Amino acid sequence: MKTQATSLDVARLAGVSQSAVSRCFTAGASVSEAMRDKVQAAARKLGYQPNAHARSLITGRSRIIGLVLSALENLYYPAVLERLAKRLQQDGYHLLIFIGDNANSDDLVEEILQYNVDGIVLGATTLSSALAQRCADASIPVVLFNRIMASGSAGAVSSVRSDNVGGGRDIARFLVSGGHQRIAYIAGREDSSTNLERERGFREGLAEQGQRIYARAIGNYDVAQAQQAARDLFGQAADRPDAVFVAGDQMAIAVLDTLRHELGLAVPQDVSVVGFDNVPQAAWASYELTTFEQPVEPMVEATVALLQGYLREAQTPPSRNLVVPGQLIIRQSARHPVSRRCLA
Amino acid sequence: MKTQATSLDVARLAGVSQSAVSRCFTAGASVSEAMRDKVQAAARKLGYQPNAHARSLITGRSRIIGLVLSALENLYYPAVLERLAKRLQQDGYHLLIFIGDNANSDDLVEEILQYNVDGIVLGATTLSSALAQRCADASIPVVLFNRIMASGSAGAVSSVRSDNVGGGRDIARFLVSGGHQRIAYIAGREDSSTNLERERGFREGLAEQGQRIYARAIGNYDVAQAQQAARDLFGQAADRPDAVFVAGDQMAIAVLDTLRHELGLAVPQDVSVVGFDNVPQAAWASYELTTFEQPVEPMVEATVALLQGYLREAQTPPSRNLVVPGQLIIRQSARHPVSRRCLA
DNA sequence: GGCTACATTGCATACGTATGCAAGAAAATC
DNA sequence: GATTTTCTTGCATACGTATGCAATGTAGCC
Repeated sequence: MKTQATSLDVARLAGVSQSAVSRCFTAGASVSEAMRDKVQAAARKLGYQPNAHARSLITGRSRIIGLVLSALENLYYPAVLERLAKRLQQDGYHLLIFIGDNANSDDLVEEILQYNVDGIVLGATTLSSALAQRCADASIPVVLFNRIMASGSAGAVSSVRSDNVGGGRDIARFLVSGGHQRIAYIAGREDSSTNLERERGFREGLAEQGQRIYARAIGNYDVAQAQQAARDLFGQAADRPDAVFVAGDQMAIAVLDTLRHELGLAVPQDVSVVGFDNVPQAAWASYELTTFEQPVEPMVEATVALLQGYLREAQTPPSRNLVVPGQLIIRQSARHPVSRRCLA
Repeated sequence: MKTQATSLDVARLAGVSQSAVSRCFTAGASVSEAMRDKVQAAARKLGYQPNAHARSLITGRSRIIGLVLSALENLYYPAVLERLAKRLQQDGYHLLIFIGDNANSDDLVEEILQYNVDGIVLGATTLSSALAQRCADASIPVVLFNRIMASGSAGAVSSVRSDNVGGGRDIARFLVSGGHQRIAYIAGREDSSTNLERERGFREGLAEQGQRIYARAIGNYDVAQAQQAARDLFGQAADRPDAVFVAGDQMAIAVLDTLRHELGLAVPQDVSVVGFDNVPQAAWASYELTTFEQPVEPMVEATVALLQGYLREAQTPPSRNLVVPGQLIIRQSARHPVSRRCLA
């Protein structure tokens, strides 16, 4: 069992100093052609790779970004994870994964700090302001993905989110212009910023058209609870809603299945269903779910831009809260507005 | 901008030596009660967390496991990622993510080696034997997840996979006993071990019942290609297959949608569809896909057990190839055997 | 009390790298 | 050709921690 070759081994083999070897593996260092060739030959022969931990120790940069996720069950996150990892990889960064329920997130961030990460992306949970301060002290940028800071944003906590308010409003307008009269809402987690914003926009959009939420139930972003909500709202034939906006696609798909296969309703003839997220499954032929898109690519780009901005600046830059615009993806799970229906 | 507190800062504040602080944060070290209290108080006051990189540098262990994935589009992997991360986290390990297409995997492993990982899980690709040797030299255990070594297994390369052969056989038996006469197969990637094994078991199962594959097309584990394969196989009414085994659930769902919504066929009345993986979506009411389960939990456990085994042993242990048993999950996308059909 | 055994602590060093500094070599300028 | 400038290289040190070793203190035992 030999151990990994070190820069000193390479130096000895090439007959140069250790610092020379180091310089050959550091971008922008001053090395002659001859030296570079000698060293690279020796390095190749020994299979040398610089030790990231030693490097991190001395540079203070780990080129690691911590990613906190609660559960990947939400179908929206695998795509985000993949894009983010791939994008960061291009710049030589990598993701270190932390899975947390919403309770232990503070402990997790403590753990993350051990790795001297260059940044933290929180996709799972919100952040206590005490810990936000800790991160700011250590100059570690934090980006909240699709959530915003609960209490006043201390420290360098930024956020990236989709246009939840605008999306809710667009959905309201779309449903009203489709001629719906009794529009229901199935909420996500009541305390989540996504749910609050989507519901707010939705209410605003309804109000501006002279309507209000006809019935409401809580799904907590959970499939089983969403199905129960569907039963509660649509279980009785009399005066049941003729449309429902479900706060997330995952729940919306479950609701759609429940309406069709359990309650025997036709979608969109009997009832229109609209979701939020535009997960890949929303496009599947069995669902054709009309939904508001949270564009993965731009949100990932925004996240990386925020992180990079922090990495460049020496000073702690101001925290920024970016809102990425999305658009309504009109498919077949909701009745189209009258003008369009003629074409369909 | 203060920097993170170090063990020396804690030592000074507590009026003890740096080694004492280190011992307080090392499990199994000899420390008195009084010392521990003093140090912990000081550490808490400074918000001290031991630096994982410095620790790794000296112990030779990073408590990081490298995970290589190609694309998370395969719906089976998010669950694996989550389980694996959560399970390793319990033992103080964390996952570092590498996304690779199947071409650059060797480069990626080189990158991984920089982090001095304690293990590598390859969920994306196979491994060149040269690199396997590299890993063995560095005593880094490699576990291939759901794939096996292409060329002779040099070094400490183990693998965990589901019972692909047995699954293929069970599916063949199930379809034959359901009275199907013209059974088709839609393959995954032709060179993947999963596809080879599943097809082999499937052929064996058919053969033992006196049948053979009636028609065959290639889906390459790709949704669009699987849909095209479905069109090719089922486009003409005359003598079209009455059942199809699709080598993966992701493709199977796409095929099912194509059959129903594009070709106007009824499933399972006109044609039975069986998949492989048991992804969460297979259970959705719109699909009710009969499929062979690759049990996530046991496969993750096996993976962790292999890694742990390596971590414990000083010697490089022999490489092992584990096969985790699964079972046929019978739902409604395929006609049931006659004896059961009466009950249905 | 004298001895041994054991627990606790500090000192010093090592892990593998990057980088400031000075020295030397090479090139450029006059 | 002399001098200045630029480029290249090696030396030495620092990053933050774990751990062998020796030294000290404490308890146990007769």
